[in-house]
Amino acid sequence: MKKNNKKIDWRSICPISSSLDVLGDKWSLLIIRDLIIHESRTYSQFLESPEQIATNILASRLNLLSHLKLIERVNLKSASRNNAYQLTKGGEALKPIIKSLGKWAGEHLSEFNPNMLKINETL
Amino acid sequence: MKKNNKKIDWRSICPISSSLDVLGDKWSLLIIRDLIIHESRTYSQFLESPEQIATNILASRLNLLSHLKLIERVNLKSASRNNAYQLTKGGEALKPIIKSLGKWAGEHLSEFNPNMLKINETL
DNA sequence: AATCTAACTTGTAAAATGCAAGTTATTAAT
DNA sequence: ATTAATAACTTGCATTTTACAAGTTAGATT
Repeated sequence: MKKNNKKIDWRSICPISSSLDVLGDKWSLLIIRDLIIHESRTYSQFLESPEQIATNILASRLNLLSHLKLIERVNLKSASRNNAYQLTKGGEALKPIIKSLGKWAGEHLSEFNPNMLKINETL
Repeated sequence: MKKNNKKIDWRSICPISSSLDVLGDKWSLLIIRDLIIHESRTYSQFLESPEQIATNILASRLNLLSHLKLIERVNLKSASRNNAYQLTKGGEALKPIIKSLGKWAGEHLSEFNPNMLKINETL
């Protein structure tokens, strides 16, 4: 039997806190970012991103994001090989938030990460 | 000599990734949230929030956020006792992003955290 | 001057992450 | 049809981060 370990620890009834209960880590929003930029991505394409996520972390995050219905397979019925992921409506709704985060970073973190690219408002 | 361990590991030149390099965890944005709601907070007031952050984590996050100039002491010159923290301009700039996150959670996570409060657009 | 307590720090256990290697099931090649 | 190649994971273990309890310190209060 496949392990489907998706019990989420909700720390409070606060929606901001709840958003961080699921997205508050260094990788989940980068997966969403890749799907914003590329529309769809396979497991091995995610591994090509410059931040170099570990394979086990990628697999567990893809699972969690799928369970939360923020991403889904392009081909809902077929096998996983060459079956890329894409954003659902819920995932798409994160687009403006992630773009704002990028804009914010360009405006307030370049002092600390001088190599960082500046982003325009439309990504 | 006080340990001032603030070397940040920038994983890439991507601004979205860079924002997560500093804010991508379960606690940093909750500290910002508390300062959005209350204007200013002392160390022990942060500990009263329902999510129950550990004291060592709180101290290290307050340090990092101060170093990044996202928060500062209300009294820049006086000692730390009863000297609350508040948002800087850079921290204030996160307000709309955090509000959007709360709104997003209310719309897309209530299925998974049924106790979660719905938030109105103006927090 | 003595006491109190807010603001931390420290030590250690538990959990999450990172890394290398291994497994499995499609797809492609012969 | 059989074999080979490889995408999509999984596993085991080392390292790092987080969590919890307890201790320390210096400025405020009595």
